[in-house]
Amino acid sequence: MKAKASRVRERVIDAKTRTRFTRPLLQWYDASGRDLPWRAEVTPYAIWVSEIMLQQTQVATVRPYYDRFLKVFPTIADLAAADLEKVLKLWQGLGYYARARHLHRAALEVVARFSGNLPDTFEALMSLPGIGRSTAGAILTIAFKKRYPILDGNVRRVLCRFFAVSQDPREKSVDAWLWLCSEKLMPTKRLSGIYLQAIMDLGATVCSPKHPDCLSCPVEKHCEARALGLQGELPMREKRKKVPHYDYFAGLLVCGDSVLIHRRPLKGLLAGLWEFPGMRLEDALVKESIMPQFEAFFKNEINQSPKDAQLFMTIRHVFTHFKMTLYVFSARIAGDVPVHLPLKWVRRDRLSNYAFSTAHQKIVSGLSGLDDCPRLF
DNA sequence: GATGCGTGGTG
DNA sequence: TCACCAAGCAT
Repeated sequence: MKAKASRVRERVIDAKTRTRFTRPLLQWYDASGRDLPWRAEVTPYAIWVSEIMLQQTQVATVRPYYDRFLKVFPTIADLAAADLEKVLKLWQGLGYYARARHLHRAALEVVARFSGNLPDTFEALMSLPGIGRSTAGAILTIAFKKRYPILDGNVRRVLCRFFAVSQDPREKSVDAWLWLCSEKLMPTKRLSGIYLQAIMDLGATVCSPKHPDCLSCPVEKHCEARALGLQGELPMREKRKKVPHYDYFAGLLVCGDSVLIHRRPLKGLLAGLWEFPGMRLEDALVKESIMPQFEAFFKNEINQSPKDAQLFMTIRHVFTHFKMTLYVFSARIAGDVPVHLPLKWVRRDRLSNYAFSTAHQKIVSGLSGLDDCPRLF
């Protein structure tokens, strides 16, 4: 293991290697690169937004969110002036909501510290929440025409294959070498922005994780993984741990034409999003045990017993680190029950103004599909 | 340095 | 149904 590690560290990227890799890549991009909205002549702010949205998220998913976001917040000042709630609403369904929170906070900082202009130095960008080394590199290179490397999933995969790196790319020394490599392969400053887009496109469309399309690859001739037949195996990845499964319940509490919702705390999972109040079931082995917990929960929350509780829908949902089965019970509350934040009564036709997680959005959708349900309304 | 953080697509 | 994967960053 040590021998391999030192071999990678010693490996030097010279001008010849760069030519063999970079030139055909740029030619390929010229002919086969994707036409994406953030590749038109757009502002550094737009590049920034796209880079944040694209973190761990595929292009097809991002596109509609990107378009909407820039339409509503065309400038950093617009974003900074908005409520976090409105930003989260636009982010609803995209996932990793800390990105939205950080982006919003960063916009406020840019207004306060940089007169509303996105800074163009590595240190200043890195000091903003949500911007790490790769995102800073992408912004500096693509938006500000500088020459900073990135090392995202695409670049990592392409490099591990081209140089047949069999070690774990997350290992510190290997990671450091890959960063160096990423920088050395970059062309002149003038072409660097194009180059970054090219290598990311290659990773996304040709040098894909599972079944790379080597016959379409511009650098196949010199790809070491290809020569060894290892293109499908590299980069090395460790098996994902099996995630646990938990049961939850939520209450769809109805009073007149209003329903009760709850805002999640600003830290942790789905931070700041709205949901139908509920909790994890300690013991869901027996479905019959839900009702007592349901009653006790609302007795505690609003000091009131819901009436006519019955199963409204069952939702299965997968998060990064656990699976959830959510039992949603509808029930009626008689008379006015005052609540205070994070609980809130909201008219049914106003629910669309609130940002819900995807699981709970299914409840909202199920509700509007009902139209008039005499049992509930 | 390991872990937490969403969702949708795919085989 | 399930395992795996996708333009990382914060803590």
